[in-house]
Amino acid sequence: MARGARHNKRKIYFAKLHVYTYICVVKLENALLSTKFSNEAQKATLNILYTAWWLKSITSKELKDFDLTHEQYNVLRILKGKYPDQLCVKDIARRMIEKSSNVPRIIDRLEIKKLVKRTVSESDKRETLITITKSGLSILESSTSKLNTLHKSLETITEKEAEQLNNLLEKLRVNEIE
Amino acid sequence: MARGARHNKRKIYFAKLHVYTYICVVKLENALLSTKFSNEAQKATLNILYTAWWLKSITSKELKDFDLTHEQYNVLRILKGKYPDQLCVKDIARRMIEKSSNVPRIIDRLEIKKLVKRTVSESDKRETLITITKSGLSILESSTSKLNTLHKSLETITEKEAEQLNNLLEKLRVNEIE
DNA sequence: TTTCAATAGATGTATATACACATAAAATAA
DNA sequence: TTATTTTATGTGTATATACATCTATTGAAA
Repeated sequence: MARGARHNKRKIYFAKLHVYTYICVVKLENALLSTKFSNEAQKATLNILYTAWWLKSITSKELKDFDLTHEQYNVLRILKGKYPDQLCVKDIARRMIEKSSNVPRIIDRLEIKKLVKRTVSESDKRETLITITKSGLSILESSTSKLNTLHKSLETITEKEAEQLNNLLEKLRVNEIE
Repeated sequence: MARGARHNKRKIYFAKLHVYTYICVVKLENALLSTKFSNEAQKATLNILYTAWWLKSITSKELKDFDLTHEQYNVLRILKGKYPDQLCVKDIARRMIEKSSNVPRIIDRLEIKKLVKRTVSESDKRETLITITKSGLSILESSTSKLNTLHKSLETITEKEAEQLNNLLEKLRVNEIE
């Protein structure tokens, strides 16, 4: 049991299951209804996957108010990082969290909503340069402000613990490629 | 920089970018080509999302040999956990890592490949009971054995560190629902 | 018992992922 | 210069996610 146990009983909503219920959710055992983990490292991989899903789902819920998906938001954020410079599709792809994201198609959706603009690069006509529009910047600002509020509520770990968490994740990824 | 820095220069393959190249990948800064994190906690959320993507992608690569997706594997694993008992769709859904997974459709694909069987529950005709077939058990066994080898290479952190990682992730999720 | 709400699962739609392949342009080799 | 390879992007397909809605069944209330 150990730490965290006192936080276990909480009200949660299973979107897919259409049910609000008080159950134990914080411990991974409760989230997955399983106690069979071969070791702590294997449990950690499941814990990372589950936590990532959880982070994405609470973030997406906020972004819904702005008619943005998590990935569309990510592209806008990347574009703003270099604004007013433009970025080509490949440069955006390199900065995406999920490297296999299909950036041209995410750009399609953003372009329809007039949040970004495509232009062909003059120096290299293969490249498509993407510009975030005023409208894009504006929606990014308000959605970011909303997300910042959410992220504050996530500061349940200290700066030092977060640093430790970052180090552990990076240590886990040491064998990123053999 | 701190720890892990010595591991930074590695050969990696960007699936989408069709390119093998030696670059620094272990530190999140290098993976996302960004150094602008407002604090360690915010960096940790990105780090979790990126690590989850990385874990899924290396796992999926192994599962491809067995014509299984990460999610199909997960369903088979859940079914084996209760074997020879059957599980209904809702019970599988509750055990999924990603709670919004559309289980009936994952079952569809597994059924086509004859790895699972559907039967209507006698006691409650709304329920569909899922059984893993001999073929499903066999493919699960060989794929699990392949994944175990992969997971061994992931044991770059000690048991104690993994435990610490689990505790930090669970502490982060304390505000799982307000 | 009849009615109505809740539940289980299937299905439809939009978006995203994962990956193959097509096309055009640029870079390099012959 | 011409031919070949590489690069950048777009597109096609299968699967998955996120979420809404439909149907059948169950269970509970009137």
